[in-house]
Amino acid sequence: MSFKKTFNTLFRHYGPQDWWPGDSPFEIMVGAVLTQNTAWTNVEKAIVNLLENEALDAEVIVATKMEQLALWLKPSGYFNIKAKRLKNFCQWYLEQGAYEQLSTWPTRELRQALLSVNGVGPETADDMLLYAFDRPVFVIDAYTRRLFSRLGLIEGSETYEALRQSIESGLRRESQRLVLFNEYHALIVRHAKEYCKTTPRCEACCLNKKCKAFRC
DNA sequence: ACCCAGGGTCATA
DNA sequence: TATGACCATGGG
Repeated sequence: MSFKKTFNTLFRHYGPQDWWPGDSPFEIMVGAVLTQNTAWTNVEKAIVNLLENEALDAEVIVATKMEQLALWLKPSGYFNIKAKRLKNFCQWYLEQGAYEQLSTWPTRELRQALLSVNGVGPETADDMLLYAFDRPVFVIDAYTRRLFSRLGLIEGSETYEALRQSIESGLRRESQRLVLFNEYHALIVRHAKEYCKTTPRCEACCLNKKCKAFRC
């Protein structure tokens, strides 16, 4: 079993996922903040609220009062904290010259800069790098950690950065790493949504050969 | 009535 | 560096 074989199994089973669900890089970045520890169905409702109020825009968000923004974000949970994080992020985003400027930065520096924004942690930053900026970084979320540790590919308690290095180097020989990383994270989330609804009680939910139909 | 979700920050030891 | 509290809605 390897990271690559696991990917092949998932891809064979589910096919291309066409991620991230969002129509623009900015929408993807907003979604990345809003989905922190939150079900995507709730995030969608918040994004619809922003769209209906013509507020899916960095300048509008910065100009919007905290109470108003929190009201729109309400369905996504943690709405007070997310209102702060979103305004904070948008402020920084505009200061740096928005997407046009940021997209010219080298990946390493862009990542460091994203991480320096309050409210943007490692996974949120990597979501943005991979799905909004098309950079080949491997995103690690709770599902990824759970799946790989059940498969015995990782120990499970590694730091985010250690895991990322280990997984990315495990796939170093792959051409098309951007496409691979894009699909891989999406496939893991798809698999989790489809078969892991009862986790963490479902101990056998994995890609083991014994687990033929991807069942728990 | 619980459990959990595509995390991150901050205070403490 | 490593835990723990906290944030909060909506679906199962």
